[in-house]
Amino acid sequence: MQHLARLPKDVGHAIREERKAKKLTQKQLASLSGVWQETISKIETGAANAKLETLFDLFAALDLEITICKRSKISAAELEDIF
Amino acid sequence: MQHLARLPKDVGHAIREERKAKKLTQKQLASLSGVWQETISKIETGAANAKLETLFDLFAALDLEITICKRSKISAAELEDIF
DNA sequence: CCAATTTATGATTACTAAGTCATATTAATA
DNA sequence: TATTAATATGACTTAGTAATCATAAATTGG
Repeated sequence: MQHLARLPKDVGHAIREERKAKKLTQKQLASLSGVWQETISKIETGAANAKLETLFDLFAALDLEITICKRSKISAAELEDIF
Repeated sequence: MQHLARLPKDVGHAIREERKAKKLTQKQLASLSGVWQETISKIETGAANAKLETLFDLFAALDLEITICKRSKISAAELEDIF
């Protein structure tokens, strides 16, 4: 699954979905990533303007990476088919 | 051009390359994005642990977006050929 | 080379994220 | 529905980012 993010809150949504896809609780992800459960909650709900390092700690724990590229017209759904 | 980012500093590199590809100075990007030239410098050189909002301000000004997905084995170079 | 432009660095201030602990709210399940 | 587990929220402290101004260092173009 691939998540397009153009706004900060999109990142929180992606993290929540990936965490749930892996059947992890916030507390489990916290101990995997070193990021507090409370912080994860705020990031997932969009209540936080997280720092890059914090996000990458979460990405690493969830085995995620990001690609930065020109805004495309193709939808995220269509992109999925490529992968 | 597509930039894979697994570490915070990768994001700074990507921003710098995209800015240069668009032939913009840091000052020009600053006025486009609302982010200070000094801040852009720190982000590009990896000296800053930037906040999400700041990065998205820069992404928007550079017409970039990010996709979050599972870490792949395919290299960034190979990915380029698809796009 | 020199001058102009661009980028980096240093200091100060204001703001806010993250850690920390406690607890309230919500969701899941026995 | 009672109990437990999961998530959200609140307060406080610490630390570090971003804005801001000034200027140094590096780069570029003539």
